[in-house]
Amino acid sequence: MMITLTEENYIKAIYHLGKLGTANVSTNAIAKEMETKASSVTDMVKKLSEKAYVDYKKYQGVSLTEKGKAIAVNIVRKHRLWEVFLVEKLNFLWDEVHDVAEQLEHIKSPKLIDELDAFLNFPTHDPHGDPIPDKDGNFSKLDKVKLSKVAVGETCTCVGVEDSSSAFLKYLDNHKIALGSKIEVIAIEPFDESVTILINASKLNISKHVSNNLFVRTN
Amino acid sequence: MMITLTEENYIKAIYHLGKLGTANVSTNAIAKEMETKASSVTDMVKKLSEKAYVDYKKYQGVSLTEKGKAIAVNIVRKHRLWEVFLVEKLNFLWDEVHDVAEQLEHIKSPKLIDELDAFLNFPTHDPHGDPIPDKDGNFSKLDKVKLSKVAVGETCTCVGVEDSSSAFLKYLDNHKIALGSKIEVIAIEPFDESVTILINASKLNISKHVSNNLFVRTN
DNA sequence: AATAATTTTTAGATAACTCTAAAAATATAT
DNA sequence: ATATATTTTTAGAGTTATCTAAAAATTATT
Ligand SMILES: [Mn+2]
Ligand SMILES: [Mn+2]
Ligand SMILES: [Mn+2]
Ligand SMILES: [Mn+2]
Repeated sequence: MMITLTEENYIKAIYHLGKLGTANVSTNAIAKEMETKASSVTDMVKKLSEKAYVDYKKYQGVSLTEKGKAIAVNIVRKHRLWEVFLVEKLNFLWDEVHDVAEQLEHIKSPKLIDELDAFLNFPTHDPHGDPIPDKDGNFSKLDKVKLSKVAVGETCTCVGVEDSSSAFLKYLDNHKIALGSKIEVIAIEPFDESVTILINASKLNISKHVSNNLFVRTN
Repeated sequence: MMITLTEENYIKAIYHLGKLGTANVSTNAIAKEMETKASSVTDMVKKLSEKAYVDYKKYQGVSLTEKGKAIAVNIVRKHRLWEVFLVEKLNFLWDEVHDVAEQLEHIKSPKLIDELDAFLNFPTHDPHGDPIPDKDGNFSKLDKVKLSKVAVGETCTCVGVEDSSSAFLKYLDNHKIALGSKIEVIAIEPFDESVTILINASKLNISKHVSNNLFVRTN
């Protein structure tokens, strides 16, 4: 009847994995994402199917039903709003919020999340640049592109990260690259595809990995 | 090794029950408080004893160890700080906060609760007038007394509630009785011990039950 | 002090979630 | 197409927390 914390985490994992492609989400992919065993996933997926959160046929992987998707989007909404709260109000750094948000996203209160949303002035994006769905589950579209796709000579604004690992975020901090930073692409090294950029009025060379994990909006 | 949510709830229940008297807390009392069965309590109490959160001897009830008490006080701290947050920042009424705080009190983050404390300006009391322990577990003392103990002619300030049920709190709201309200005791009816008070510049008669569940500070 | 009533503990089961190891199905390679 | 490799599912078992029913201990009553 009532949805458990574990079920919510599975639904969220299936949601995120489902966005990566068009095919059904495989048992192994879920197992990897959840750091659990494939046999455990099979058991849970059967239960989620019984509860109509996913469509499942043996050996064919799963996909979220509308009911399941609505739950996933609401969890994502809560996760990202809490991340904003932690950074904006409680002095957390953007690499410190994820684990706490993982817990807070499961708090159940009809009123809490909408009041939090209002308290934060209805933010559209979280500290990593990821969009926050509104009450009805609608995402604000923002056409962002990877910095690695920006041509030499173009100017752009940093709006998000693909990789939100602490290691990557700390690298960005150390080099004063933040959401909102203006970046001009000066040169792309043909050899290793590293990119020389102009940021904060100084030149910086970043690796392909970095340029490939930074989202920007071209002006 | 790690403490579970259920263990935390048992420890908190034992803490609250332990404050009511000097004797050990009985299995049945815990069962009633937790809305569970005595046999379940016995099982859990054994586990808590193994983990050194409580002292327990068969048939003799339990009491918290120092380790257990520290955990209980920290949960109380979190519960009450979250209640302040909900009322002060998210427009919750004082009768709406308890269930959400019951969930939020289990969020584990070294940084979160201390930042929240600072964000709220280190409040000493929650929306029901209950004291909030500081980081080190120390409670701010406030000598409050039940309104039913105040003599005729005396003036006092409402500082807390004994009963924090939604029904009682809504009654207080309806009669404009809030924390901080100035109250003068006009008369005590010998027959039913109802009390006539002067509050907000008008007279009001309240039952013994009400006067017995309102804490005041005499000026 | 013996009996009755109450409280507490044990015994045995169940539900949710997990695991390892083995079997079955599917996908890949020859 | 057949054999091989990989993926997925099943079978069986362990853990945590719960329950009912029965046994044991404690407390209250006569
Ligand atoms: Mn996150
Ligand atoms: Mn994020
Ligand atoms: Mn409360
Ligand atoms: Mn309270």
